Amino acid sequence: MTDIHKPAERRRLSMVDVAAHAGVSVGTVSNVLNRPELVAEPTLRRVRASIKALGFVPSAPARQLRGGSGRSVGVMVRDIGNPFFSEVLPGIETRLSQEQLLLVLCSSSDSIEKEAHYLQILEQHRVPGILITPAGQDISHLVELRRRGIGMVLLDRPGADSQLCAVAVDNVRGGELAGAHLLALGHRRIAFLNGPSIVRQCADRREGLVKAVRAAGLDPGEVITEITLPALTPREGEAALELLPLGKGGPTALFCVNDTVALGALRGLERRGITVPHDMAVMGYDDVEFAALLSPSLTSVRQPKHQLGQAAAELLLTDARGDSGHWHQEIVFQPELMVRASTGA
Amino acid sequence: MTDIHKPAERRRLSMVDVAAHAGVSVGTVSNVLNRPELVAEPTLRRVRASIKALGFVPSAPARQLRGGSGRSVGVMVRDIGNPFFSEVLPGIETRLSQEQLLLVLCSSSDSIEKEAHYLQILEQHRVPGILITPAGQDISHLVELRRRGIGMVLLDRPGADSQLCAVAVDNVRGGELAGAHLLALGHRRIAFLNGPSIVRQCADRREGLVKAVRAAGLDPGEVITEITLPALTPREGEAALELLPLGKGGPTALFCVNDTVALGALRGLERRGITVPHDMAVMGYDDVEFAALLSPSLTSVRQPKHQLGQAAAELLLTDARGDSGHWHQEIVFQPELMVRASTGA
DNA sequence: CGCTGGTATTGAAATGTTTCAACTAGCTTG
DNA sequence: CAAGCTAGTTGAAACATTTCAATACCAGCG
Repeated sequence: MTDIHKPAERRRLSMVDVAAHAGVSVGTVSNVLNRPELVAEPTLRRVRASIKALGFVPSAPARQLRGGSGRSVGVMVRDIGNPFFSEVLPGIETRLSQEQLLLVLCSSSDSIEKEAHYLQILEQHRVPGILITPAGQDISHLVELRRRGIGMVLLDRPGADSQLCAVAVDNVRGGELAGAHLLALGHRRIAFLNGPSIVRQCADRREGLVKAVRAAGLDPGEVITEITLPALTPREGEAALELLPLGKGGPTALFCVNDTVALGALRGLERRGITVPHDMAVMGYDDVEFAALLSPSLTSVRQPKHQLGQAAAELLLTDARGDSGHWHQEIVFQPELMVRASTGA
Repeated sequence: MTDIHKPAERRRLSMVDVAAHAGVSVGTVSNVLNRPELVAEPTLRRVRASIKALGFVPSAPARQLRGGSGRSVGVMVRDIGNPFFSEVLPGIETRLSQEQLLLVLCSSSDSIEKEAHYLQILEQHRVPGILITPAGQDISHLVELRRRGIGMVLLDRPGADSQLCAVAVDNVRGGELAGAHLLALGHRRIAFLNGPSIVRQCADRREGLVKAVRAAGLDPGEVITEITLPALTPREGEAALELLPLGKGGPTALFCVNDTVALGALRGLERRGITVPHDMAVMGYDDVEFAALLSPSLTSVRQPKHQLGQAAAELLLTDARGDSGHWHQEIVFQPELMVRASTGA
């Protein structure tokens, strides 16, 4: 037994080993890797052969130590499980992978502490930039990080006072589109299943809806019945129906702040034998992937999620590069109304 | 103009600066950070004060250079957009964040080249481990990486010949559950909308279905009509209906390999005026979040996605730690049948 | 007073790169 | 043939940490 010993703890290979194997100096190996045009053809071949033969893999940390900031950017979302983010992420990934950047995914789970902790680790890692949907209202800590040289772009939230770059969709306009659509169909009593108004997106969509009603020369107070849900889930969407007078004189249309909420509402209406869109028109928001596939298919307000992600990544790239001439840019996308069966196409 | 000059390119602070500020050596600063119990109380306070005052943030790359492998693990999925992965990811994230590990998200987009490229970068970054749903059949490159000291766990795929750790759900059993359910309801002509059989999951579910039919003493060749879809999307699911004899003598039940496919099938059936479940029973697989919310609600086979992610992360942790005594462990979860309206509850 | 043991701190080596000034060898040119 | 040029290569410093042997100081003890 005693003569069985572990295989000698092989030290990881470094450029020194490659240099020795190829009979050149480390500087040359580095040149082969980074500026091959400086190296003579035969040497180039020899060194590359050695790299292959030994299975050498350069160390990113060592590179970064010398070179400054690294090649992975942070992406902080509030909840990875949310389908909205899963549809935004591909856009981000696409753009980042083009730049050979790694995507470090952090989920704050809506906790300020967790967010702060992740931010700290990201700073330690010397990431060149961070893409974030902040958990809280206050973004001063983000401005501070930006000041310390980390690129920073707000995702799906307007950049308060243009202190930071931001990418968002115009939620007021989206609410307006939805409202105008329902009014054009003749609805005069609209129930609005909204989320808590501290959530910026909810407040904005509401504002848009009100605007549309006013533009039609009507009184928002009479037309809109707003119900505030504690959470934006199907369950809450269904439960909210309890609070509505569903018979004669009740609302003829339902605007849900979210497709997920709309899902629950649809289910609840079906249970009660209320047919959509005949007895009640229903609208959602976000146009998530399955919205078009429900029966009845759901009228919704589309957000260009893939583009949103791509634009955010793009903006982060320029912010992280620190090009002077670049200041707090804000990109606002326009939402698009998708009319489908649930409002009577 | 000429007297306006950039603020002197502030060099990032290092432990040297902190040491100078606190009047101690760098070694002591390092001790304060890593082994505070070795440092005398007053010194500790003084150094900590300096760190705070200067706003010093230690450099992860430098740490890693000295210390060996880093604190971020790679997670490679085939497609971030896939709702299946978005439901697995939270499980992974939860576990990793407990260990203070960063999650580096890579999407191979089903391209072997892109996967290889990402793997290369991850190796350069000296990640301690990688969680991966491989794009291709061949996993020898993964075994090789494992041999070079990178923890490796297969996600949602059995570890071929136990060469690697793996976490998966028993797809054969899942197919069997689905088949048995439909047979118990009296269906004797079942259409199976499957994906390409090179995809392991598809082949396994098929095997389960066949097994169930045999177990009922019937001939799979007669009972099952299999249609192979080029891609697992709603569009293809709907298109597949064209290939089925839908009238009298045609199948009375539809087993879709995927909820997404089932979605398309449901839509197609509705268009054709075929009512579910009366004229045709429909089943999906995965039990994604909205399956229960479709109308009719979709019978499906649930996979414990959150647990799957958590278990995978757990396994990766032990594999990466390189505890000897740990070899190619394989965790297989059991799927669960969720009976709903689409098969006539 | 010299030793021992213990605690707190230090200084320097080591980690794996990149970069750059300096050097060499081989040519061309006047 | 000396001087100058070019292309290719080298060696060492720098990057920010960790670790560890060495040192300094002090108290207690024989």
